[in-house]
Amino acid sequence: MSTAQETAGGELQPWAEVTPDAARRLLVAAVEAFAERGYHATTTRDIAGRAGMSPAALYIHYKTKEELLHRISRIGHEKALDILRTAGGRAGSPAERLADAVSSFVRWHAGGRTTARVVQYELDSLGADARAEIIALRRQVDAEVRAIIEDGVAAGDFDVPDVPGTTLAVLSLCIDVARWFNVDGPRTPEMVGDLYADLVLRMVGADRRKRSGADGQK
Amino acid sequence: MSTAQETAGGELQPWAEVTPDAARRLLVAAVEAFAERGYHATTTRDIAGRAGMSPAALYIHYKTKEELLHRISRIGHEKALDILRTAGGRAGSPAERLADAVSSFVRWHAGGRTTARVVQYELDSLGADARAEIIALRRQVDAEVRAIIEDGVAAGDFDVPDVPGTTLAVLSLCIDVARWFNVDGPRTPEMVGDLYADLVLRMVGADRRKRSGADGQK
DNA sequence: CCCGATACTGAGCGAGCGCTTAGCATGCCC
DNA sequence: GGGCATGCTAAGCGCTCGCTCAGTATCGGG
Repeated sequence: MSTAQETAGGELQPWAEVTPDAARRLLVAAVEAFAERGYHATTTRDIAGRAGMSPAALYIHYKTKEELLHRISRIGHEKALDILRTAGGRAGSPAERLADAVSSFVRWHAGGRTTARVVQYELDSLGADARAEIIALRRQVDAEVRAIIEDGVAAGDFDVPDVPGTTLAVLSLCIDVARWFNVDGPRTPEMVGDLYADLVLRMVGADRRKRSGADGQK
Repeated sequence: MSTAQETAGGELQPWAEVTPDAARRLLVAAVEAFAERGYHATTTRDIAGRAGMSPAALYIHYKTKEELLHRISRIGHEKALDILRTAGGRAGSPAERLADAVSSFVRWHAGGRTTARVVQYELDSLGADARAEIIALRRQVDAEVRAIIEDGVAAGDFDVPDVPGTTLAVLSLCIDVARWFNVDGPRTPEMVGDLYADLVLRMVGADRRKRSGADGQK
């Protein structure tokens, strides 16, 4: 009970950077509550209660309820961007890099569905300034995926008539995993990641031989 | 001002079945408000105000705020199902029917983004009974798309290793259009519909000749 | 010309919201 | 061991929420 390595939902904690301990517990509680009920339907009393504290304790570590959402959203987007950059920057053919990027991005959305849901679907609840900051991060996410697709087109490996549109569709497909993925369902995050990597390679017209060789990593 | 054929957002009104007139005005106002701010962040005073009425007027036509969301969600899902059934039931090859279904489904999500947003993303705000009813409608939507894909596999036109997973991905891709589509953006609903029909045919492995012949309808 | 039904409004109730404040325990420096 | 940040709680403020209710304007039927 003292070492909180997992949430009640059972997912790994990427919140180690949040200190002190009480601030992290509040933030993790907020992620769970926002994911379950949505930002506006979550009360500060609920967040504090999940963290085992009184409602007033929240305001020692955060100025407002919105600051909690802002922090969650920024850290989450930075993590998502990091995942894509790592995959996109690795050696290998464009098809391998795209498959790697998609499968790890999808695994993050499925496995950390609680976090991903808040990050991807509560953006509108932020105020104008915070939203602008997050939108800038999203543009970097988009650029990362587009760069891989453009590499594949330039190398002649992909057949993509509309690169911006296809980039949008690929990201949309991955992000929406956070909406429908069910931890108790029949699919593991790894299975969805592999399935989606294959579907995306088909979308960009990577030929069959390249495709079957690219989705073999863990 | 008396004949309300369009909302403030400019989309066509599929709400003709809602009577009397005051009840429809309230429902249209609720759709706009829910789409802009979300269900929980919308107040009954806001809905009534948009419809040009006092807060109390809402409760003459609807028992609760939730009943409004329920009605919107049911009518919306029935419309979405109707679109898919029409496309899926037409004559033609599986590839043509799938392209037709996807492009019209996507056009509905993009063009009627206001409505589609509420229908697809406010499901969790419904109570248990209402949610169960809507989920049953969603299963019918899923079955409709899966049937077309199974037809294509049976006919040897499609190459789909995981039919349920691919069905899920195709629907997810279409539904998420309601989240990102921007009326002021560079793409019309028709353009997105055509792009997505092509991408989905690639996902199911319809061969190139069939693909280029299937997305030529309006 | 009055009647009841219908559609609506103005005022406001009880509840719960985000957030504040006064005060209490703890631990560290001197 | 006294002084004082630090981190927390109990209580509650001001406000807005979903919703209610008594009262009013309108109108078709007898």
